[in-house]
Amino acid sequence: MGRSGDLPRGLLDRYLARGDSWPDDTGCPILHVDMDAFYASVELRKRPELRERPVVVAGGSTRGVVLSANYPAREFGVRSAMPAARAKRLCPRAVFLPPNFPEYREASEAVKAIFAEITPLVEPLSLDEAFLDVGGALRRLRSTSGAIARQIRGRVTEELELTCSVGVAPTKFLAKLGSGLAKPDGVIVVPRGQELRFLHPLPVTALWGVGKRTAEQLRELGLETIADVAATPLRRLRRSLGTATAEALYALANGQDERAVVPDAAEKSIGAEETFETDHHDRELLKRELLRLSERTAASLRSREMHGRTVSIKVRYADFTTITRARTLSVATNLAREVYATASALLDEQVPPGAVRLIGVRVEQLTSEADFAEQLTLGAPDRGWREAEHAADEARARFGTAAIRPATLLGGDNERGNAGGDNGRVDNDGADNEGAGGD
DNA sequence: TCTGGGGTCCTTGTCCAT
DNA sequence: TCTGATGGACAAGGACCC
Repeated sequence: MGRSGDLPRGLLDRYLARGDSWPDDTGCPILHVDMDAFYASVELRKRPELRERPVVVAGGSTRGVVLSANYPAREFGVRSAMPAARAKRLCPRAVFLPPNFPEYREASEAVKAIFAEITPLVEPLSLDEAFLDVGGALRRLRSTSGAIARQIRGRVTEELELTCSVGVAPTKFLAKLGSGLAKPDGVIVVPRGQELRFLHPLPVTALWGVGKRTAEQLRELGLETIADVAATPLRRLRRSLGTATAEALYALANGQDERAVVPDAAEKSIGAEETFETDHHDRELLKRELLRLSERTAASLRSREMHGRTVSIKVRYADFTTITRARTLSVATNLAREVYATASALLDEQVPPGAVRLIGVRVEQLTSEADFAEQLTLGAPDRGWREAEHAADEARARFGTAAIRPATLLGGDNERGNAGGDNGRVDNDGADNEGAGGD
């Protein structure tokens, strides 16, 4: 999570589980498991000779950011989400590696397989972290939450040569805080009954949902710690932060978090976006990029057997101002040509000219294949394009992603200077980047 | 310092139907 | 028929998460 560095470590010693000294874990069914420097650690399994050296996994383009850094690199101040160029200045000796998402996904699946042997109640948050509800497993395995945490960590280290940190707590929020504070390679148990004692000394930035802006607003109210937030009348918080944010933060600050661990939560949108190596004014080039992104997004929808009704585009200008424009279709789709037609019309009709650094396509209001079939029987026109694009999916699966592509995307020169171009690109094929996790 | 990419959720504003 | 209140759907944008 990357914010544990802000927190008063000394205060937390009493919650750290070490050797035989374990805090009371009765009534703590929630585990949050967070892999340590995940992407970098997966790379180091292949190249153990780099283990003592600073290693940074960063996006390939000149505008890339750090996705993961091992602990030797962090000693130089390198952090995830930092521009790679800055990381290079901070630590010129570091080994910079390009990301390999298929491999990270494979490692992530192996970790999840270990979780699945313990409990079916696993809620993955990203490739490198998940919540587990071990309430049922405690009875079945006649074990304790702490013992299960120890077992998971042992198996992850022995079987996968990776390390992870675990938070054990009565609620999701506290478990997540715990794993962040336990890093690297540790366990924190927040005993039931001690929630507020654990929580209240921490700074407001430790609250889920408090980023830079909200922290600033809280500071303007004179609130520095979670105890301050808990002691502030809800009315006052509502006036500054709005109803939803105020109520959520107030509840968390008072140790209230009723959220259950939910396996297999449905996705709400799917999309793809790309930042250019250099800014572009050329509308035709922007449209070709929209076509490529529409293809990726539609293929991603089809692979999940989903359709979406709202197509939105995102354009970020050179000065970083960002606009989004959306249009809702009468019938849901997962066809690239329909996604592209809508995206392209939005670009033509609603996006002012200017130097563009990023462009993206997203499809929202998702429905399952079954719901879509129902729409079709209610009279929506089926189109031969469905079969055509499904056939293209099969060809790509057999012969690679470059096997089938629209004629407008042929000819590599058009793609030069484009972060998503095929020249030298590690093709992650779709919505692959699962965030700067790797903490 | 100069900011990726894939997402979710919330607030605010507008349009439209009742 | 016109007007205002209300509420839902939708769109845009901001903030946040990993």
